[in-house]
Amino acid sequence: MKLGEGVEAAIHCAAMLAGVEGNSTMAASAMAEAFGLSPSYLLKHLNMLTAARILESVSGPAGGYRLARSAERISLLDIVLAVEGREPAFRCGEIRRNGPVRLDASAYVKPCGINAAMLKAEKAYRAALAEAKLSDIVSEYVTDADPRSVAAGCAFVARHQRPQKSSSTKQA
Amino acid sequence: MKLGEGVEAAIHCAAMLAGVEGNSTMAASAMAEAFGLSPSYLLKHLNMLTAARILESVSGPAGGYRLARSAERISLLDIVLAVEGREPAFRCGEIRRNGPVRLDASAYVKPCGINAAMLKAEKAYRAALAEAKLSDIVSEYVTDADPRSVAAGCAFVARHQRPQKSSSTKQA
DNA sequence: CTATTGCAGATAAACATTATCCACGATAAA
DNA sequence: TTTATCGTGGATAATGTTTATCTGCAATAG
Repeated sequence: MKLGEGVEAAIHCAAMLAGVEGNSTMAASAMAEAFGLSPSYLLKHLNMLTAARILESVSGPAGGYRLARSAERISLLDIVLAVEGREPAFRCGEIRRNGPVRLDASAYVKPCGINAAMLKAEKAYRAALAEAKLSDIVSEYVTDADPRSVAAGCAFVARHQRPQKSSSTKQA
Repeated sequence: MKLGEGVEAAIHCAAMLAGVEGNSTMAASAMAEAFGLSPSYLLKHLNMLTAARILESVSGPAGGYRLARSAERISLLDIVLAVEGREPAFRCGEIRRNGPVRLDASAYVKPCGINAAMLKAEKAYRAALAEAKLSDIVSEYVTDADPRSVAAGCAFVARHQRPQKSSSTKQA
């Protein structure tokens, strides 16, 4: 079982975007720089987040990304599913049917118990991720992490966030 | 997030082996046939299970595999970890350190909160899998599944299991 | 001795992930 | 209106992992 590296990038970016003020945005290039990531590839993941309506994007100069809703209403599950897809990790291939003894399909109406058990475990996984809000991640970071790191992070955000023309959607 | 197909094969094989009597064994080729799997590749997974001491193997003609302990003491977690490895799904690349602002390593002694949250979720996943015993899978199968399927499965096991020369380890 | 079976390693084929690039539409600022 | 910046989408390559096969070897029942 393995999660792609994009998950880590996506969560860090979302956490950073939680720090921008009002409806300001931050460019993808800034976030790529902040984490030492490939800018062109990071765009792919940010796009997934935008498609899932976790982020909003603004085109043009002074454009960039911002959270589409408050950090309290974004869970790690939202982000993980957006980046990794909503498919369960265990996919039942129904190999029990593939043997030389071919029974009628009616013999397999009951769902495979193995599949059920695996799905139940994944449900527990997702429930735990759903509990973890982006706002918790941020506030734990602010209280627990080394002050130098927090200061550097805040400075970076302050330096790179870009105010918008007022306009459009909802404002803080 | 994705689990390899080997997990499904491994669990089905283990469940089938739970049906063999005493210290009898079943050949890998028989199990491959039962599930329509590639025999040579299935061996790889069975080997993982043997290395993890979930299965025991017997060489030679009339050889094969059997459970290394009772089905009550084998959990789905045991099997998943044996086949997929013990690494957590989320691997923290510490990308928070990779930005242009290089802080001293002492600024990062506290573990990354994102990593902690992801690991916590995976802990819940593993706990759920640890609860699921192979014996539960088997007994639910026997009571819930279509009688035709159960009968066919039992017949297959009875036909392919092979008694051993008494000898060796522990007997039922 | 021989046939069957599991084991280890090399290797190939198929697929997924990671990464880069380019043409494009949007837009803020000059 | 022009220009430069930025996100979007698609094409494409580089890389790595999973899946699969094969071969030679050790074990062993008959």
